[in-house]
Amino acid sequence: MSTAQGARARARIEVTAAIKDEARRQLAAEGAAKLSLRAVARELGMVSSALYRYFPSRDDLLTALIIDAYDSLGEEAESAHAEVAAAGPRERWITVCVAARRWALAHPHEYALIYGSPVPGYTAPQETVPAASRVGVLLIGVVRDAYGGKGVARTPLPAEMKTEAQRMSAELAPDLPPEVIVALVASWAQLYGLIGFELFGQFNRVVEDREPFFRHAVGRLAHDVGLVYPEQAATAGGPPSP
Amino acid sequence: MSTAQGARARARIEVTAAIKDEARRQLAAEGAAKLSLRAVARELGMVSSALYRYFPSRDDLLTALIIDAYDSLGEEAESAHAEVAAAGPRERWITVCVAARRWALAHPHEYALIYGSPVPGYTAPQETVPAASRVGVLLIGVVRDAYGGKGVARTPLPAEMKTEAQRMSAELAPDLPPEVIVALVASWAQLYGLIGFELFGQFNRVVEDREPFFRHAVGRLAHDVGLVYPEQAATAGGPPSP
DNA sequence: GTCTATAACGAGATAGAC
DNA sequence: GTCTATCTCGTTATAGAC
Repeated sequence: MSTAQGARARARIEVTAAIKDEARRQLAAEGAAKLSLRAVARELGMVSSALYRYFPSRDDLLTALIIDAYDSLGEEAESAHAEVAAAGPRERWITVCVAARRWALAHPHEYALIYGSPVPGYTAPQETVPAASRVGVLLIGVVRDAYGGKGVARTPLPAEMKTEAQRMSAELAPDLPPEVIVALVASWAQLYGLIGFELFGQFNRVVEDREPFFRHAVGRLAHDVGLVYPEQAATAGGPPSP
Repeated sequence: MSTAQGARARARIEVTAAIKDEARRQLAAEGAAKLSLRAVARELGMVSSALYRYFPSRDDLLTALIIDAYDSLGEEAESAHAEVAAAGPRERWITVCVAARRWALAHPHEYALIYGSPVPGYTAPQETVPAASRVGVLLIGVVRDAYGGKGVARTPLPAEMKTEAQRMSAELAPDLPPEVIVALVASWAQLYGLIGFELFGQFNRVVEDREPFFRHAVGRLAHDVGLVYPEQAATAGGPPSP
């Protein structure tokens, strides 16, 4: 009886994976807006109503794809980071950013799903938040370690940002000073600005040799969040140099 | 006969505008991927074949909407800039960025059309380039003026970026040093990272008081491209402060 | 209980004959 | 330019196999 349940569970996992794989294929071909349960079922040789045993609605399938995409990106970033865990914070920061770009270039349609235009009529549920946070958490960790090791340069905040900065700090990383959290969140958004512009064609005929450009840009972001070169930690605030 | 032709031309302009208005409405409701000439025609009480007198294909209608969106954004940024044309480069930079954000918040679906995920099966023709360049040209102008006025802090480039930086400089602004152009292009992409994250919901539950956050972040971008406060122009490279 | 299949709904798109 | 017959879609109800 336990073997029967095991087989059943295994089959269920396999079918679920097949549905998501086919859905991802359609995502690439037609975009998230045109993702259709019926087309997925047809391609798999199933009948559309059978899909409802696996995903209660089209939106639930979309949510699963979104969480998978965030997790796939998060894993890529985390394993890249693990390989340089012993390095300095600036190198770790750049490694995480480069891994995020690499993942995005390898999975452009899934990138568009999570960081591109919202899908009309769909709003992501709270379940997506943990997976969506993984890269951000990683970057916070890098800065936290640097801050413990005094490698962080603090830059002052304008008066009208003080309360919001304190709220953000309390919410995201109470052990880090507000001005660092503000720079971190801005850099986080700016990182995806760089990736999105490359992926969505805005850099066509503008930036040709993209990898060094990207590395240099995220190196400047590292500087913005206070990750300076070791020898500059004392005289923090100076421009980065190779 | 010239009056008849005038009336004809006027009617054509009006119908063209009505088609684009209706198409924009559908853009907001269903997204660019599902934009359908038939649906636009139905809503206007026309027959679908009549639309082809105004737009030879769905892609041409999309192109027109994209150019309109870029132009609308460009106009907003340019007129905002004109009002502070006499101010310092840092204030002019921030004004342009704030205007871009204001336009994006007022026209989220058109923003998604031009800076969001690519529309499956559509590739933008070269005609869109001039309109798409307007904000970038504006930002280059601000930095150019500052550079002439010595308000620009130069930061060194890594060796592997030198040739690409020189190519970009020659292409975009031969009168500006390569390291400034690189910082400018990166900041340009990062600006839309900030706007996109706010617009597409990535800042939900992360950044609440967004305007001061945005102003502060683009102030840091200004600093990245070398637009420091007048009194700091000599000791360039220091952190920005209000 | 778990799954798949049939059939149907209401809504919308589409192709072609007229 | 109009009409109609035939597609698509998400979703549900129901029945039967395992």
